[in-house]
Amino acid sequence: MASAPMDMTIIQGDCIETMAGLPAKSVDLIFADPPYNLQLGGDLLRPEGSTVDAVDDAWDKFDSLGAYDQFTRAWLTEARRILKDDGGLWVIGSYHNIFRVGAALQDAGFWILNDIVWRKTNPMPNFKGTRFTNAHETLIWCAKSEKARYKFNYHAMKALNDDLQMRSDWSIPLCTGAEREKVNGRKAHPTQKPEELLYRVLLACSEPGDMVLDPFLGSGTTGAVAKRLGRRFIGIEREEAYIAVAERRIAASRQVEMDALEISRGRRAEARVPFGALLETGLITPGTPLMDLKRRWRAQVRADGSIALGKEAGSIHKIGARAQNAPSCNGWTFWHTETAGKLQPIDMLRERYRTEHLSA
Amino acid sequence: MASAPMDMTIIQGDCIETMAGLPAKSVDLIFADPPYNLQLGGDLLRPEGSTVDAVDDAWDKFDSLGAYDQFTRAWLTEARRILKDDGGLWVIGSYHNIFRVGAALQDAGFWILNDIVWRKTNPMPNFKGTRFTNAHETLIWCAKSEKARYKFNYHAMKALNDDLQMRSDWSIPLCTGAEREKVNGRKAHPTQKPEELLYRVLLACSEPGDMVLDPFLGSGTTGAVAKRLGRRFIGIEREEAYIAVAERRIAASRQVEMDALEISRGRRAEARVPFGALLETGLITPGTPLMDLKRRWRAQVRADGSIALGKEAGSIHKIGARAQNAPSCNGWTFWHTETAGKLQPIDMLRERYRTEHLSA
DNA sequence: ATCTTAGCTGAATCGTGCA
DNA sequence: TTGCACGATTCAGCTAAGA
Repeated sequence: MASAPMDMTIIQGDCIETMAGLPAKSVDLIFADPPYNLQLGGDLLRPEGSTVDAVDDAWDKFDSLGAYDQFTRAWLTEARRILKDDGGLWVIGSYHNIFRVGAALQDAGFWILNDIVWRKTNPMPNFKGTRFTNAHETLIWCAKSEKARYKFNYHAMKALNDDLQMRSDWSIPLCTGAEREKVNGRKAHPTQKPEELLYRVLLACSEPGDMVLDPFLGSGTTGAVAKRLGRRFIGIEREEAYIAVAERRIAASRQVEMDALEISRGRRAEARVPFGALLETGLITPGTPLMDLKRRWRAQVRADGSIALGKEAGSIHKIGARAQNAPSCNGWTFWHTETAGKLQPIDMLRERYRTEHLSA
Repeated sequence: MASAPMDMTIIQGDCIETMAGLPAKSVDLIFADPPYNLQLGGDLLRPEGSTVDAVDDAWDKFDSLGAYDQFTRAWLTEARRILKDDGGLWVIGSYHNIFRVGAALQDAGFWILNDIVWRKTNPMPNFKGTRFTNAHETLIWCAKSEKARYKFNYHAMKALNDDLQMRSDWSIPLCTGAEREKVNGRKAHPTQKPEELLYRVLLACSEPGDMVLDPFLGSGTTGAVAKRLGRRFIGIEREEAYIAVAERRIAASRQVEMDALEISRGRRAEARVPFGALLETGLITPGTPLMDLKRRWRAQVRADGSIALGKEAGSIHKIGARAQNAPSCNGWTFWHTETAGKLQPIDMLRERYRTEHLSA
């Protein structure tokens, strides 16, 4: 129950102006669900405030696309400014707008990491039978630049998917039933996103305590899931009516207990153990023979933690690579010791070292 | 240059120049598989040490995003000119290029009708564990303009999908095995598309006798399927080696009787539900204790869908097996939640997930 | 002949930390 | 900034060889 009210902020206002007031490099993750209906002339204002004015069809369409692009570039510019260098940006859209958004964020220097398909299990049919049932929406996940580092909880995603790598297509139902926010019995927001979708995004690309921003808050799904997962949150929304819904909803959301927020981390997060530490603690002794699983090569442990194979000596990794004539090798899993005729990877010894010497 | 029947033509040359020589409004359907501009780095190694056979061909290299955009605008301009007013344009791509292509074709006046996701049933994994498995490609289907009429064989698509409307996500395997064109035992083209994909496109958006154009012919999949379905065809390809493959392939393709259409793939088996989906939907919450029927073991659910038993964490199946010291375990029936003193297998929650979220 | 298993491969923007 | 050592990391389907 760590999340204090101060960690969950909703700001009423225009998303571009509001983001302009936030400090640079202060946000870990941005999830954006921008408007995509290009025909809503009233929704699309030129930066100087004038309304898009239709002249004839062709001109109007060009002008609408251009105005939408300008709007997209403007909010992406602010998003980029307030995003930390290792932060992530997610945008969701449909074929009406996602190609323009994707091109604009590439132009702005963002580096696409994946496009994700939200495959709706229960989409609305195409009633007229004139096209394919539009059964998905597209999300783009990107880092701040080509070389930028970014957060990705690979093992948590794998755990969430029954120990198979999480794919770029996600089958998730539409937000319906009890989860759908209602006002006077009618849906409170036309495009409320399912919490399952945001749960996956936030679990994949942020950690507890991170600052998450949603510049197009709407009914507040991102805020509700951020609170549930112990993330800090800022939501920006222009419409007072939506803010009322989101505030009520986020207030009702409950953070899960902190120790349940633990996720699978994988070996990269574990303390590094030099092979030599096994010798220093007597878990392995100089002179011990090492061999690969098929006993094709046989090396010998030396007192300084190097191993010798024929005339060559070096680290468990280097000699493993040399033996196979491979560019690299994980010596921990390649080399084995033999006990009573059974082979055991030296990684088991590293495991023992960690529990016996590093646990406390 | 031309292959057997007069209406199957392959032209060697640059696609823009060649299209410029074709008459205006002469083509019913264009299927384009342009270079993706992948921008790959160095070699990529699989975990076991082998190297991924990457697309490193010169034809996929562009100096900049701007150069790629210019190329895209140029071929789209010619495509637009030679397309009949009620013709259709399909383009396939990945996140590397598809957003630029989509924006460019909207700018050129094309009207997007659907974006289609080719969901690969057997994609290459992400070997380094750095991103989501890139498991799909995207196709854009558009008409010549907003008001243009276009061809769509709605009932053929519905029949192909067990009398359900064809959706915008198509599950189709990669082109492998006997279908994959080989030269000297090696793949003839790095990006050969599966015939199932083109079959669906051509069946949906053209009729027998229509003129189909593929400006980036490659190994000739579009031509082979066009012939099979009794469509006329023009393919354009720059590389002589690919033309040789495509000519041989198209020559071997046989037109089918139109009533002998390939049977549609049945609906997939009952959807697999990852344990993590229960968390995403709130059917179970992080921190919930799980126990076996005899309450001998007690584990705790974590936010990523793994469960923790003592110091160990992993999938419901793995931890169930570990607890009993068994080689395997069905976690769905082994683990239970407790409500008012009564134990209930988590399989009941999976059942609820299926009825509440996957039924429609 | 039939079953099992090892091996290979597919449009891929595929690492981190310290000296 | 660059260089180098450490050592993390894979799914489905087909094919050919072995049992």
